[in-house]
Amino acid sequence: MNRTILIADDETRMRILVADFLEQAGYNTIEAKNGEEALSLYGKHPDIDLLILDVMMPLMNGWEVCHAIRDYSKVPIIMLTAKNTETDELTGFQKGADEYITKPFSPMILVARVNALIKRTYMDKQVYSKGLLLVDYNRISVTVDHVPVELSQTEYRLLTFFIENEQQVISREQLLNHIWGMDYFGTDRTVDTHINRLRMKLLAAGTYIQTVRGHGYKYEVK
Amino acid sequence: MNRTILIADDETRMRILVADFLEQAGYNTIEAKNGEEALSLYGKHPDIDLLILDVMMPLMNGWEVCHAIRDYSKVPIIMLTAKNTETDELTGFQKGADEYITKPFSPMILVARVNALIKRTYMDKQVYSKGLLLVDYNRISVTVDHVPVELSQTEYRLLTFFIENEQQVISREQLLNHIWGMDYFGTDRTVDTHINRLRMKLLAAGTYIQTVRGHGYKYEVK
DNA sequence: GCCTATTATCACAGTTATGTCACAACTATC
DNA sequence: GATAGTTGTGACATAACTGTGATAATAGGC
Repeated sequence: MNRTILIADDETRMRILVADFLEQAGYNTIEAKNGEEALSLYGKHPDIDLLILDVMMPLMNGWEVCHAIRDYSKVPIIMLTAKNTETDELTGFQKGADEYITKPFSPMILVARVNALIKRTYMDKQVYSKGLLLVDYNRISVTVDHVPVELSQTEYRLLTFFIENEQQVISREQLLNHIWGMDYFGTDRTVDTHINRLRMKLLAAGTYIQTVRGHGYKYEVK
Repeated sequence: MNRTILIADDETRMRILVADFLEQAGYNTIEAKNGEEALSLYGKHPDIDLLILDVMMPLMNGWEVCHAIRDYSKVPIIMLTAKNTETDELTGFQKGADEYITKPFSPMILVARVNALIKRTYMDKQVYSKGLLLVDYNRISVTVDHVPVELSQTEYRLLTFFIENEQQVISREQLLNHIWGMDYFGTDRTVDTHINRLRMKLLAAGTYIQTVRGHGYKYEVK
């Protein structure tokens, strides 16, 4: 799938240069010649995957555009800043961008940064999030209410199995089969203990794993 | 950010002259009065951004210093050579420098060349910095909390591979494949040992490499 | 409210994964 | 070919995880 990138710069030559390189790298591009146009275009094309904003632009400068978009979107933004020393100290307002590239820059660098940022943003999004719970399958990490939680392998597999079967009642036997293996002969107590440990570690989200008396357990976010 | 330049020349007058001009141009300078001192100073100050080496120096001549530094660093080097015709043909040994300036030269020329070289080198500067850790891909150097850290090749490759895959869990098998090669059959203990050595050398930043029990390791700056 | 079946909790010992160390083999350099 | 640095490996230590039975707590039926 080709990603689409909005390039906002008032210098036509620069815009075309950047657009050319990005298109050669396989991206679709949309150009804006001032801040207002950039904002308006992004509003009309919510499928834009990344924005490159020059700081110095008429009507609205890059920071203002960045700020306005950040109010409602987490789309990745790269700022093109002047090379002077002021860029070192970012004021409170001058935040919210994902990358900063100082002019002058080589087009190769720009493309490399864009590639990296796109990858970071879109490729690695295997994340489950519901209620207080967040599971990142790439990092094999779990957080509850933004607090990292360390799970053992069995606990992690239990949790992900529950998530895959949200709202379904799962018997201890099913769990023994899926988590421990078909040929494993564990006791119900084994399951109980691991469920217990998992609930403990999940803190407030522990209540998501409910006991269904006589049948097993059920994962449900209330 | 001000760049730092090391000037190595045995003639005090020349050293001061060059240093003055460079400082007026906004650089920090460090002076060495012979080759050995130059090499030692560069070792102690891995933040030096460019070296100017006179060829004719006591203890170690400029080429020897250049050669020694090139073994482990890609830092830009300007050689000051005598004006005789021999300099036209560079022998195999007389390589590795980025610029050659023949004496006598005008200070203006020197500053211009320095500016150009600095720009050329660091415009595409590839530096990774996060938390206590700083990796300079150009120099192939690593510092932790501003303290230079010496890594072996395997350790360096491990670290950079982790950085490229920040926050991702990487299995021992993946590491063996990427760092040691597809057809390599190492044991898990090999990986563990190198991870261990890397963590040790990274001092406080060693905790950035986390063990994910049952899966491998993960690089993450907390 | 009592009884019983079911589930929760706990401590402990067995198991497994990882950390650490020493050493010999290897490499590059002089 | 001597030297210092690097590397891979196995042995062992350490830490983390796991399963189990004993016991406590609980829910639901009566």
